Amino acid sequence: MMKTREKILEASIELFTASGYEGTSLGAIADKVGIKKPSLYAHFKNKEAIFLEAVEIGEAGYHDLLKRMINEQKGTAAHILRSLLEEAVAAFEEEHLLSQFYYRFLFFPPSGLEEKISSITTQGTRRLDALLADIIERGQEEGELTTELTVEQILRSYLCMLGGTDFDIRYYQHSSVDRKAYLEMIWSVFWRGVKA
Amino acid sequence: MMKTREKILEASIELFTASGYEGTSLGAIADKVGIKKPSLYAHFKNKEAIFLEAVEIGEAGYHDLLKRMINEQKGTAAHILRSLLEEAVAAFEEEHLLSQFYYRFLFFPPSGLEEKISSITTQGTRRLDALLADIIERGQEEGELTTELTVEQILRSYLCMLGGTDFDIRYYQHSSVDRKAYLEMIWSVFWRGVKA
DNA sequence: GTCTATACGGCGATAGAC
DNA sequence: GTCTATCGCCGTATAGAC
Repeated sequence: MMKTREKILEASIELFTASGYEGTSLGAIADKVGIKKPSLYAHFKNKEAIFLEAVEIGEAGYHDLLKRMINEQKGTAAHILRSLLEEAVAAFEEEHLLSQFYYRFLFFPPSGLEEKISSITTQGTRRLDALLADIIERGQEEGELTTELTVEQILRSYLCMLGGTDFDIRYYQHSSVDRKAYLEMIWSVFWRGVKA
Repeated sequence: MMKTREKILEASIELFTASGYEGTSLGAIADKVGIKKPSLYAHFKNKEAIFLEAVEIGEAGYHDLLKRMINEQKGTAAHILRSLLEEAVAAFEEEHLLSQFYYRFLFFPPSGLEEKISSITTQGTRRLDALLADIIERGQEEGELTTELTVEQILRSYLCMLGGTDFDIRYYQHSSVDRKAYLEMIWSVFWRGVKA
């Protein structure tokens, strides 16, 4: 059985993701949890405290998901980068709650909470960059990736491709573009750009 | 002298961009315009009507900006694509109101208005794709761009790079990454991938 | 077209009983 | 820890004078 406090946070993440900070009322959160509005105050000081703790949990979950994905990949650097792209995009589509929550409040934080949010999110990013940089470096050493480019060039391009793909998939979500074909197109150009 | 109606829309775009739909009150809009709250109802039926007309104006402005940029570029396809990337990113940074407004409500529309918004925004996208496809096709005919890739492959990769760059620049906005150096890194990998 | 006055509901938040 | 009751405020929206 889940504790009320956790249920509040879970419900909050869903509602904040769907309707934003100002668009989500404490009444809606209480309804979703199955308690009355004032009971929320037994667990949190106020709405802002609920939100900020939800952001912490969302941030940790998002970065853990990516970290686990990176560490699960086996094989050549090329294969790792290729399947990571595929899995990350698939995860963002299926388990899209986390990434939606994460990006919503990273890019469009509620007025007044900008700094508190960015201080939570900036921590996790660098660790992931370091993991990927290792993979790229190994790919260069083993002769799969060109050494005419620096590790940072390849890393930034890869991250740009990841971000752009996520971006485009949201953008074209109501269009006819097939995800598998789309990824193949994007990857083939990237791979021509970085292969040895 | 600007008409009140236009001033309302201009103020609305700024406030909606900064604080979202639910986070922007009619009182705040009226204050910014310099009138009293009930006077808004002489020009618009309700808040939703103000917002939807703001979205129409924002969409048109955003796509016009991009279209004008594309048409202004001269020279080889490579040069056009390169400087378009640079200009688009610069415009998104300086004149970032339009792109922020556009993406905020494309990706995170207020509850209940999802379909109305997407029906406004989907129109303009295809025209821009067609303009870029022409440039890419010409680049292939003139031997600058590889013919081992299809026009669509190159187009999607280019758009992914644009989207990813915009994404990353917001993402790393508080970090130390220099924009010029960043664009050079991204472009060099893309160019290796698509050159003949 | 703009104003003052006001209606009405929902909001975040608190008091206090159980 | 949860509830009922309630507070004060601010939200959208309307009525009606000028």
